[in-house]
Formats: sequence, structure tokens, C-alpha cells
Amino acid sequence: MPNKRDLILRATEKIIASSGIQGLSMQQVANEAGVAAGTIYRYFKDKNELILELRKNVLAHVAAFILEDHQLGTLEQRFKRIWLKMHSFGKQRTPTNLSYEQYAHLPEINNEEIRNIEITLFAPLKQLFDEGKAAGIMQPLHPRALYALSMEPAMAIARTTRRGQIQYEPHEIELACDLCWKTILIPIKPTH
Amino acid sequence: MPNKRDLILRATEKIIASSGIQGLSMQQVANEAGVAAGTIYRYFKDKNELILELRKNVLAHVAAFILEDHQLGTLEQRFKRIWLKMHSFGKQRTPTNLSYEQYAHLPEINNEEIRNIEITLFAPLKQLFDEGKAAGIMQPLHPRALYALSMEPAMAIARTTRRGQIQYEPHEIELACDLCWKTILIPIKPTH
Amino acid sequence: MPNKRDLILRATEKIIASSGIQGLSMQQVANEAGVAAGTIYRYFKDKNELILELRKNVLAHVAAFILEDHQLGTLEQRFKRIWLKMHSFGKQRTPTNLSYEQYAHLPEINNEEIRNIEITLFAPLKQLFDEGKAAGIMQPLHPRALYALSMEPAMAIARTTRRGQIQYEPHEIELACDLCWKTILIPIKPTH
Amino acid sequence: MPNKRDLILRATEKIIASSGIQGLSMQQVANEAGVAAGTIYRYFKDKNELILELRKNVLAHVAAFILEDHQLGTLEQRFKRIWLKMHSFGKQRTPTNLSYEQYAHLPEINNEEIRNIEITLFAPLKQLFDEGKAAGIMQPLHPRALYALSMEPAMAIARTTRRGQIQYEPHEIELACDLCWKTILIPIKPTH
DNA sequence: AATGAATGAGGATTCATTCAT
DNA sequence: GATGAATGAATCCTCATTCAT
Repeated sequence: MPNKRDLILRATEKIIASSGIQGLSMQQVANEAGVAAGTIYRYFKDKNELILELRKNVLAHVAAFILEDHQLGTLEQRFKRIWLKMHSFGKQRTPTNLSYEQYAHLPEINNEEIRNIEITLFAPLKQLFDEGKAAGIMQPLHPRALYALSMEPAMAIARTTRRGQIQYEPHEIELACDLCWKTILIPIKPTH
Repeated sequence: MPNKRDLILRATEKIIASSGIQGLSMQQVANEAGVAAGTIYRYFKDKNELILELRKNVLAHVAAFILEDHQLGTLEQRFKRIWLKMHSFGKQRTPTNLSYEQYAHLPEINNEEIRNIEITLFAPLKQLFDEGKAAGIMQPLHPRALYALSMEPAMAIARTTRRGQIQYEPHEIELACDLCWKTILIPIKPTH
Repeated sequence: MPNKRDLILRATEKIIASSGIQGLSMQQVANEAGVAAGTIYRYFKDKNELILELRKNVLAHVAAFILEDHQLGTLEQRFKRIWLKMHSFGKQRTPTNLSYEQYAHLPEINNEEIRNIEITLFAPLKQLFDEGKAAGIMQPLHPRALYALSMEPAMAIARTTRRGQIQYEPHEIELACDLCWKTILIPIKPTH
Repeated sequence: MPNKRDLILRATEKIIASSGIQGLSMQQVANEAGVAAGTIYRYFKDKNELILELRKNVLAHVAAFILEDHQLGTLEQRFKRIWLKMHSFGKQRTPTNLSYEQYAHLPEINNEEIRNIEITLFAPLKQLFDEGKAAGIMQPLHPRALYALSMEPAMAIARTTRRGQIQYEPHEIELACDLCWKTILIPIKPTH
């Protein structure tokens, strides 16, 4: 029998994915999780904490998925592996992804605790960019800027697919990925 | 005396900007707008319509700002003007921008009406990419993909600044903008 | 051009007939009557007075219809004329009748003013029974009791027809009317 | 401890009896019943359902009272027992009766469900008339017409008493009851 | 006299949270 | 630990009424 706290988190995630954060009632969570309403309060102080805990939890899952095997191979291989994982994660209509998107751009209530977790979880990404810069092959920009330039497109492209707007061919995705990689590289002056 | 409908929209925008869509009560809107609660219902059928109308309204403002003078100059000038406007818009902590961000990534409830408005308003952007492809200088990808590759970073970078995480130097922004432009171009083979 | 006060009364009647007294809003009345909401208040102090005035007005109309020509003919002819008029009035799906039925059995808030009006308007009916008793042909009961015994069935039968439950043949109505008449008569002892 | 659902129904009945259906607020019901406003919604979906359920409930109570022992004795005894019970029920100023009267003649919204319940509950009355007709002693009219002719007066007379208009002597009620019984009988031709 | 925009109190309903069992 | 009935504050919305024009 699965951990009850987790049961509740998954139920919450599912509801947020389908009805949005606004459409989240504790009773619904209880029903979906198959526990009594009061039980939720044994695991989470209140609704806010439930949402916050889910947010952390989801963030950890996302990071785990995206950064799997992140340390293997050359810089380019590492970058592209992450980019493609981001893209394939972003395409999914899973509760995890759908609820993640809800959170990602929420209000400015960008809770500091959450921000720290983000920083910790995505440290490998930062390191990738730092290594690239140290090696002199990446543009001299803040890692976050390099992230924005090269990784945000992965999510953005995935979003259009997830929303059913556009279906890309595999070669298009590869092209996009490659363009993103080249974007942040310092171009090699052609030698004569 | 200012238009009352607009007064209500601006009040709504302000509240959404500061407390998020969830933290929006009709009473708050009424107070902020300086009207009676019932008055809102003379201009908007219900809360949903108020939010929807604001969404349209904000979208139009954003588009107007970003696409100002969009048709002047070369492709590159046009692209960079839009990119920089996007970036400078995205940096702002104005109610318009803050509430826009709330909407932009909301749930899948990406209302069809809204989507059509988006398409109409951002048609000039699409045209820019179509022209670039027709001229054979841009990568053979869907305009939305080109948008994702080259424009999303403008917003993403602006977001980190707006959230107080990083302050970029002007030359960094120019670099980022230039990299975005080059990203979607077909590189010219160096001639000997 | 019709009297505006009356316009409002007719509109009110119509709405009550179709949606019941509960479903009566001043705005609706204004729309139906083709006047502004504020105008109603030039003719009626408030909603209560509007309803009360309509009640009186409807009562007068009902009485006028039912008691038309009430004084012509023998007692029996007079009785049966009234009975049949009641029945034919009660069958109608007119706003007047439908709103009358709403009022007739309302709460105990059987306003004294209304009661006096009822008494005045239906005085001819009372007189009919008083004459019958004076002539020694009607049962020695209070006129109201005689009314209840002989006239209520006219309305009750009409109601079932109006509600579409039963369609009676003309001869059945005549029989019912005749039975009602005989009910309140003192039976004549058969002579040898 | 009394059933809470019933507590709420009785409170509703009481308020309707004194202030009419229009004067029914959920808060009032809650206060009168001694529960929180939200509690009502555990037992009834919304105000409409509360009213509908009360209507059914009251109808059942009325039928139970009126039809008690309805099957004992001769046709005449059965008829008169019911008539007198109707009359004595109708005289009462109990919440049950007062709210019943509110419902009985309400709008045309004579809900089908309610109508079916009425039919079921008052089946014994219909049977009484059918038996009378089968025995050849009652007028050849639809049972509903026989009901209208002979039973409506019981309620109508009771109403005047309840409203404090007239106090009848017991012998008057007996007379009225007897007249109602005779009304629907086929008179026996006097033999020579 | 007439209008109809504005008001704001009041009502139905929801829902996070508590607590007796 | 778990339950779920009960709570009541908070919210959306309606609508009688007013009043400046």
C-alpha cells in the first residue's frame, strides 16, 4: 500500500492538471485520493502547504527526469540530452507536466524556498554552462541567460505540440535542438 | 470622467498582478475601482466574463506595444525592434505585464476565442518569419518554432530581471538579441 | 396611448402569470411594460404596493367578469350564470386568471384591505344566497358556507381542465353545475 | 437526538407557514433549525430541492392524516370520515397545513413528480369514488370532478374558519358534510 | 415626468478547517 | 491514525431603490 502522503500529492497533482489551481478543493483531493478530508490535515498543515509541497515534489520529479544521466558524454551530448528530455517532458499531457506548467509562471509569489530548490535542482545545468564558458566555447553571458536562450525554446516548442497546435517531424526537433546548441556557442572564425 | 468599464478592467488587472487570479474577489475589484460591487455586473455578465475581457484587453495592449512600428526597416531591424520591445515590456512590473504573465501560461483552458485573437494580433510576427523563409534566409521551420527559438528567450530573460534575479548590462541584452536573430538564420557558408 | 400605470399593472400580471410571484423583478416589469425602472416608482411606492394594487385590480376584473348580468332572471338562473362564468373564467390561461390563482391562496397575509374589497365585490353573491335563504329554499348556512359548497367546485373543476388534466364534455359541466345548485337547496319532500 | 434532515424540513415548514415561500432564506432556515447554513447543503442540493422535498414530505403527512382508517365502514362512513378529517386538518393553523396551502395552489409549475406523488397518496380517495360509481349510486362523473364537488368544500369551509372569519357550530359542519355526500349521489326516485 | 446608471444590502452557495467519535 | 459531519466566514451575484440628468 502506497504512502498516504504521496497518495494525496498525486491526487492534488491530478486535479490541478485537469482543472487548474483555482479548481482545487480539499474535498476533491480527498475523494481522488480515497481518504477522508480530515486526513489531509494530518500530512499538510493547510491547503497552502499542500500546494507548496506539491510544487516542491513536482519540481524534484521534473529535475530527476530532465537531468537523468546528465553527466555522461561531451558538453554537446550533455546539452542535447537535456534539451531533448526537456522537450519530451514538455510534450506530455501527464499530471506532473500539466501541473508543473501551472506553477512555473504563477504570480510573483515566487516563494524563496521554491527558488532555492530550483537552484539546487538545476545546479547541474548551471554547471554545464559554467563549464562551457570556462572552456571558452560559450558566450560570455550569465548562465541564466544562456539557459533562457537555449533551453526555453525546448519547452516552448513542446508546449505547442502538447496543445495540439503543431506536430513536428523528428528532424525538425533535431534541427531546433542543434540551433539552440549553436546559439550559445562562440562561432569559430572560418580560417583561410 | 474616465470610462467606467475601463476603470473596472484596470482595477482587475491591478489585483491580478498583485495577488494572482485566485486572489481576485469582485468586492476587491469594486473597491479598487471605486464603484459598487453591483456596478461591475452592468459591464460584465459575471466574473468569468470580466476575466476573459481583461485577457483580451491586455493582449491587445501587449500587441500594440510590441508591434509598434513593426513594419519599418529591414527584416533584421524589424526583428530586433520587436525582440527589444518584448524584452523591455517583459521587464516591467506594470499591472499589464504582471497580469499578462498570469494568463499566458494558464491551464489548457486556452479559450478558442483568445487563441484567435492571439493569432490575429501577432500576425505581423508570423509574417516576419514567413518573409524571412521566403527570402531563403531563415531556417525551414514553422513560424511558431522560429518564434519559440528566437522570441521566447526575450521574455525569459526579461522575467529574470523583473523578478530581481539578474540585472543585465545593455551590451548583454544586445548580444542576446543578436544571438536570437542569428539562431534562426541559415548560416552563410564561408567563401574562400 | 394607454395609461402608463395600467401598462405597468398588465406587465406585472403577465410576469406573475408565467413565473410566479417569486419570479418578479422590477427590471422585468419595466422591460415588459416598456418603461424605465425608475418610472414604476412614480406610480407605485414600492414593490409591495405594486403587488397589492395589482391584486386589487385583478380582483375587480374577476368580479366584473363573473358578476356580469348577475341580476337577471330567477335565482336559479342567476346562480347558474355565475357558476358557469366562474368555471369558464377558471379554465382560461390568461394572465389575469393565472395571477389571480397565485394570489387567491397565498399566505395568511390576507391583507384586510383586500378582504374588504373581496367582500364588496362579491356582495351580489352574498345577496343571492341571502335571498335564497329568505325565500326558504336554501340551506340554513352562512352565505360563505353556501358559497364554499356550491361555488368552489366550479373553480376546482376549471383548474383541472386548465392544467390539462381533464377535458369535460359540456353536458358534464351542466350536470356539475346543476348538482351544485341542488346541493344548497332544501330538498322538497315528495308529496303523495 | 432528532434526525437533522427532518429538523431542517420542520424549520423550513415553519418559516414558509409564517412568511410565505418568498420569505424563505437559507440563513433563516439554519437559525430556526439550529444548524449552520452550510449544513443544509449536506442534506439538500440547493434551495429548490429543499422546497421540493418539503413539499413531498408535507404531502405525505397530509395524506396520512386524512386517510387514516379510510378503509373502515360503509361508503358513506368512509366518505364522511375523510371529509371531516379534511375539514379538521384544514382548520388547523399548524405549519404543516399553512405551508401545504402555499404549495397546493402555487404556479403551474405543478412538478410532475409531485403530481405522481399526489396521485399515489390519494389513490384511496379515487377508489372510493370508483366504488361508488361501480355500485351505481354516484353520479357518472370523473373521480376528480366528484372530488371537486364533494371534497373541495371541506377545505374551503375550513379555510374560512382558520382565517378567523367564521366559527361554525358542529351541527353546521355535519350538515355541510352530509350535503356534500348527497351532492354526488344519484337521487333515489321517490316511490308512490 | 421619465430615464437608467449606480448603489449596496441581502441572499444562495462553497469550501477550508475542526473535532467528536 | 482516520473519519466525515458540521461549521461559518467568504464569495458571487441579484435586485429593490435612488437620484442626477
